[in-house]
Parts: sequence; C-alpha cells; structure tokens
Amino acid sequence: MGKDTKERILAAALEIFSQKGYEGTNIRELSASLGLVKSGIYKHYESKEAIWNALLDRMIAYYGERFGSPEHLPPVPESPEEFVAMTMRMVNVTIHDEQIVKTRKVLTLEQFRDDRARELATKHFLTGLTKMFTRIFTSMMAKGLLRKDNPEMLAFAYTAPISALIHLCDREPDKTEEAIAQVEAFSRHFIKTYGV
Amino acid sequence: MGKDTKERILAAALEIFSQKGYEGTNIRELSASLGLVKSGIYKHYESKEAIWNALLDRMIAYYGERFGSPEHLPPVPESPEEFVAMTMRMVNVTIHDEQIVKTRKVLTLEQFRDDRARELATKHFLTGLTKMFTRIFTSMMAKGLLRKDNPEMLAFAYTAPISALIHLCDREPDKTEEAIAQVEAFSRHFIKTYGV
DNA sequence: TATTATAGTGAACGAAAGGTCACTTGTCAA
DNA sequence: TTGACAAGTGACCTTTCGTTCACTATAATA
Repeated sequence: MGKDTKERILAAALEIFSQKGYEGTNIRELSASLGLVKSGIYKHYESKEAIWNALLDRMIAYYGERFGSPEHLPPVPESPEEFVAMTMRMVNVTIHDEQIVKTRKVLTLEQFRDDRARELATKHFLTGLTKMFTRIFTSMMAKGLLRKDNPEMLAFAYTAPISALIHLCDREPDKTEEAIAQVEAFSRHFIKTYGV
Repeated sequence: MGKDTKERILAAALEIFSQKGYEGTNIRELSASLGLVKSGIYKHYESKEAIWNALLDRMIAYYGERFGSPEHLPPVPESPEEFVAMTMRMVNVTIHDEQIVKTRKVLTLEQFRDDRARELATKHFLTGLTKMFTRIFTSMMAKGLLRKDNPEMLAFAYTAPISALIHLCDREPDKTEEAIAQVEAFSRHFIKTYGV
C-alpha cells in the first residue's frame, strides 16, 4: 500500500500547519487530506507532537542541504545586470517554490512556541541570507564590482529589505507582482549605490 | 466591582494571544489570569471570537492614533548624529514597549488567519515605517542633509533592515542587546552612505 | 427601603480534540 | 500455501474546549 505514507503525512502536515498553525490543526483533517481515517496516522507517528518534530527535523535537514553549505552558492555575478538577474532568480524560486513558502509560514507561526522553530526562523529570515551574501559581496569586492566596504553590513542591508518583500508575498499573495517589481527596483538601486 | 473588566480582558487576551496565538488560547486560562472563573468572561464578551475582534479593533485604533497621523512625526534631525539618535530612540521604544511588542507578536501569529490582522501586519512591518521615513527623508533632502535620491526607496532601504532586527528581538529576546548595537551600526553606515 | 441592573459563580452541556484498541486487509517471505 | 507483519479501519475512551444557565452578591437608582 502507501509505502511512503510517512513522507506523505509530513507533506500534508506541512501544508496544513502552514495554513492553520500547529494548534489550529487536528489530526482528523490531516488524515482525511490523505484519504485515511485518523487512527491510521498513529501507525506511522505516535502523536501529533511526533509529527511536528519529524517535520521540523526534515525542515532543518532540508535547510542544511540546500542553503547550509557554501558549495550551493550561485556563481558570483560578473556585472550589475548579472547581479540583478541572480537576485531575481533567487527571489522567484523562494517565492514560488511551494515547499519553501510553506516552510516559511510554519516557522512564522511557530517561532514563539518551539525553540527549534525559533532558531530555524532566524536562519531563514535573517542570518542565512546575510551569510550567503557576505560571501558573494566579498567576491564582488575582490573583483572590483562593488565598492570596498564591510561586506557583512552590505549583505544585511541588501537581504533584509528583500526578505521583507518575501514576507509580504507570503502574507498577501495578491501583491506578489508588485513586490517582485520592488525587489528589482531595490536591487538596481543598491548596485547603483554600492557598485564601483 | 471591576468596572474596567472589559478593558482588562482585552489586555489579558493580548498577553496570552501574543504568546500562544488565538487557537492555542483557552478561555479558562484567560479568565484565570484575571482572577475570574471562565463563565465570567461571557458577561463582557459573547464569545472568544468577539474578544479577538474587539482586540483587533483596539489594535487598529491604537495604530491609527499613534502612527497613522503625520503630526506624530518626530522632529526632523539636523545632523547625522541626531538622525542616529532619533532612530535609536524609536527602536528602543518599539522594542521595550510591552504593548507594542505583544501587538507585533499577535499580528505575526494571526496574519494568515484573519484579514484585518493581515492588513495591520503589513502596516506595522512594512508600509507604515516606509511612509514615515519617506516624509523624514524628504525633509532631510530638502535641508541638504541627505543626498538627493528617491526618498521612498531610501525609506524602504532604511526601515526594512531595522524592522528585521526588531523581529529578531521579538523572536529571541536574548539577542536584544546585540540587535540594538546592530541597528546603531546600520544607522551610521546608512547615513555615511547617503549623507551629503 | 425596595428595586433593579450588573458582575461574578459553579455546575453542566455538547462538540471536538488527541489517543487507544481489537480487528480486518493486503503483501511478501518462508 | 501459509504465517507473519505492516497498513488501515471503526468504535470507543478521556480530556478539554467554548458556551449556557440558574443562581448569588453587589451597588446604584427610584
């Protein structure tokens, strides 16, 4: 039968938790969305909390794989246009990849309740982006594409506004187009300001 | 007896909702925190949802009073040092005023569930700050304190990173000191970059 | 003082929650 | 073919939830 039910449960949990939060979700609904009856879930996870913890495990692992290691850095841009293009590619992925969107929403909703969610939220929303762009900006400064400055500060100044617009898209999907345009405008403004 | 019980209920609701969210809160606990028995609440509000709506009414009204009108603008700074000082004053208030902190947390937790919370969240986290600093930067440009540039873009570029650090303080209060230092460093960097 | 509206109590209710368990079904190895 | 085990079912349990209601205490009003 469903051999991958355990994985499917996590996917369904991510879907529902990201909409209603952990407390707002009940297992009957979760099971039903998989075509099971609620007691079926307990063959795979011993409790609602166990599902939550497994989901967090997966989110943490996924983050580590995808964003944690330096080798997943995008190629360092060679021109202002490439810099803007790279930014837009990254933003488009992060805004349209359902898995990532749901992960951000869950972390937003559970950051005050669960310590691991708290920690991962800070990585997703702040420090992860800053670290990533610190590396990129360091390279760009070495290549003479960016004015010499504190790369960490620039990374923070660049990623935080973009992160705010990503959050806006999560909150108000209707404004996605507008937000993407604003990201692009901001990116151009940034590279005009700090580019050499 | 407690003539202001209705107000006290809203205060208690803000406290608990901001920690556990709407779904995670139960009326027994809410009543108990006021020294009442649960049924006492229903003499003042007809349902849990009514409490939520009244709380949102108050948050919306409070936001309008405090941040909505242009007359509450801080005096436009006359020097880079004053600009940094003004920023630090505002950030310290918004980070340490319990009412404001709890309001941000509630909006964070309920932004995907309630349309009014969604709208107010966007104001609190993004557009409100941008509008406010657009005015300030316009004046500063007129005074020759800031390089001529798109004031709205600068306002966005300035407030979004600060907003991210405020969120960090909400999420991880232990990092407050560090975050405040980072706000100050960012503020100085900003005024050095864009100041004339 | 008698009356009446208001605030608060405590027991109870139905619904929904998370979870258990004896049971059936389907799959595959021995 | 059979035995064993994992996957799924449906009835049921306990707890907790939001809410109701008959009642009491209080304090202001007529």
